[in-house]
Amino acid sequence: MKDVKARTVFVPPHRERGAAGARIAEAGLRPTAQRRVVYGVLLDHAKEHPTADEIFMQAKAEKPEISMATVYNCLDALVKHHLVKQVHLDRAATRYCPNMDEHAHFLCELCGEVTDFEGTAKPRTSGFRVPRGFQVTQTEMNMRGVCPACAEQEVSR
Amino acid sequence: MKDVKARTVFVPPHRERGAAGARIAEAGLRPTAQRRVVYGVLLDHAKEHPTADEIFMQAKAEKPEISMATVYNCLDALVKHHLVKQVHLDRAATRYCPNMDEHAHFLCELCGEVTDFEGTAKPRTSGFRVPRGFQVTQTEMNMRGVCPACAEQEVSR
DNA sequence: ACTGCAAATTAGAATTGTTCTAATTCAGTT
DNA sequence: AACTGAATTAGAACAATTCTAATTTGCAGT
Repeated sequence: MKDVKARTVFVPPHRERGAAGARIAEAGLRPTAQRRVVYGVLLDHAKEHPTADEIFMQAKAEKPEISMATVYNCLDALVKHHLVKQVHLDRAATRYCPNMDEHAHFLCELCGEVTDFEGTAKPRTSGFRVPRGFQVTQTEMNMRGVCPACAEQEVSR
Repeated sequence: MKDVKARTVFVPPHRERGAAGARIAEAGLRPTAQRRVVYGVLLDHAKEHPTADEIFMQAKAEKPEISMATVYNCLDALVKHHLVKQVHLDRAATRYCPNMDEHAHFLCELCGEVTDFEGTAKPRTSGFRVPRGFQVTQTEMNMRGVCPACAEQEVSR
């Protein structure tokens, strides 16, 4: 074990984004530094369903030269290759979600928090009639209402 | 039958928007001229799921003084009173839909056409687990893929 | 390692969609 | 007819996204 160049030196995770890079390559995309950072940020903040702008700020902290256009380009590439979902909850900015398991999004109309609901949204099983000839490739289920925390506050007012 | 002032003269539908006005009033909103026009336009073009801008242009043809701000105000009021649904299919402008029956929206990724799919999206029956404590007031189901017309063109290429 | 080329990235401008502001008008009372 | 809060207006402001043209990068083939 001597004389081997230290090829596997410790690199802080945010300098590396190995997992993100591997997944990007698997999906058939060139795993560029920017794409790794963008996807990595998204994986780190999956619960928050960040907007393009929020992702940009995080990515910038890690790679200061990155530009907004690149963030959009990367996100679009990731979406096209099914690594990321766009979530459209209201008229505000689009949010992004790296959880590709079947799930619904819930928006609390009072506090604005977004929560994932588990479940299957297979069009045919979800109570919707898909007419003959339509090829459904993606499904998005969004709900709105009041989350438990806000519901409680409402009562005590 | 003589001497009765002609109270029920013929008025072209776009001057009247009676049906729209009645529904607006029923919903507990002041049925102003602008709201009647906006809702009327939407009812006339339900299939097209028009954007705020498209509604504005139609409304303007009927009532030239109307402003964009009013179109947005009216749409927001109609949405809040459950006469109209917002539809968020992609990053482009929000679309509006006066069909309040349970249904899903399908966006063809090739031609951009929006189609309604019938069905029920009752959260509990649609395969999603709504955690205890969440109050769901609205549900939106969006699908994307290829419509029959575009699928056919694809084949012949 | 070196070259060439397509793909990706950049900064910043441009465009589009939506919201805000302050002044005016309107609808429904009193 | 006057009052009052709600609705409407034009246009400016703001935010989100896309475009453009110049540069850099990643990778395939020497």
